[in-house]
Amino acid sequence: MEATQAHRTTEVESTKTMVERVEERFDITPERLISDIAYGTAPMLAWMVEEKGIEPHVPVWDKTERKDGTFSSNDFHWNEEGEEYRCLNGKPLRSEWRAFTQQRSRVTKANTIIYRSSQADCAACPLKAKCCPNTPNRKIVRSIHEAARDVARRIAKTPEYIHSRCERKKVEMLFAHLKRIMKVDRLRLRGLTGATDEFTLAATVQNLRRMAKLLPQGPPATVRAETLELTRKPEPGRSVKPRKAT
DNA sequence: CCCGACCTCCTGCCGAACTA
DNA sequence: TAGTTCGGCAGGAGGTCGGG
Repeated sequence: MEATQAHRTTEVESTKTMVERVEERFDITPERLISDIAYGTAPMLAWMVEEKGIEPHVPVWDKTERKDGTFSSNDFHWNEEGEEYRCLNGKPLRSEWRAFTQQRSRVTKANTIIYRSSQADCAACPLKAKCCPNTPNRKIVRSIHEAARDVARRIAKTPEYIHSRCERKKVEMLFAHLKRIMKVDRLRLRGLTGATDEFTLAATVQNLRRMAKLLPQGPPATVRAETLELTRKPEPGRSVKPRKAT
């Protein structure tokens, strides 16, 4: 468990901390990681797939689908060997149309590579109105982590992914239980260290509770009754009578 | 429950850079 | 010098999350 500020990017980053800490302390690396779409960003997926070899059972943060009836970038075919897209009319979208005298990396500040069709190809194309009605040519911005996004897209179509979604619910229920039943919806201790301490204690209690459930038999009834009275707060103005455990 | 803040991805625009 | 490509950026879409 890792406490962070209520800030999404920080929360997502803390996953790396937790995975690496477990790796370091127990020499265990997860085979797959199940989470919501907040973790489906390109850099996070790249970290899972390329750096850690973890299967991302995560929905991809993807907005390639167009709603105005024009072709989405999914309609373009990616040619890995040629490092180019091909449009539905068979024309290429390249990142390098010119041989620059000074070599360029082609990677933008946003860690993307821009692929464009030729203006001349588009001008003569019968599909232009369905492809790039508002611009002289078509542009596709491809993340440098697109390969990792493709891995997540492939996994999202498998039955294993559906199974993972169900398993995720079980984990989420523990947090829901912490918040609702154990009333850990607000922290008493201030600061990140306070939050860490409070959560560690809450998680310990929750684990002990689950361990107790796994015991074949509960402790003797008399002990349980005494424990009950020790932990019970007397109501004001009422005497507490010992109660028999059932 | 609704609203605003914040985040990522994507599109379209525009000036800079480059070539013929 | 004109035409084309390149890269950055603003802003929209759509999602999550916290606070009132």
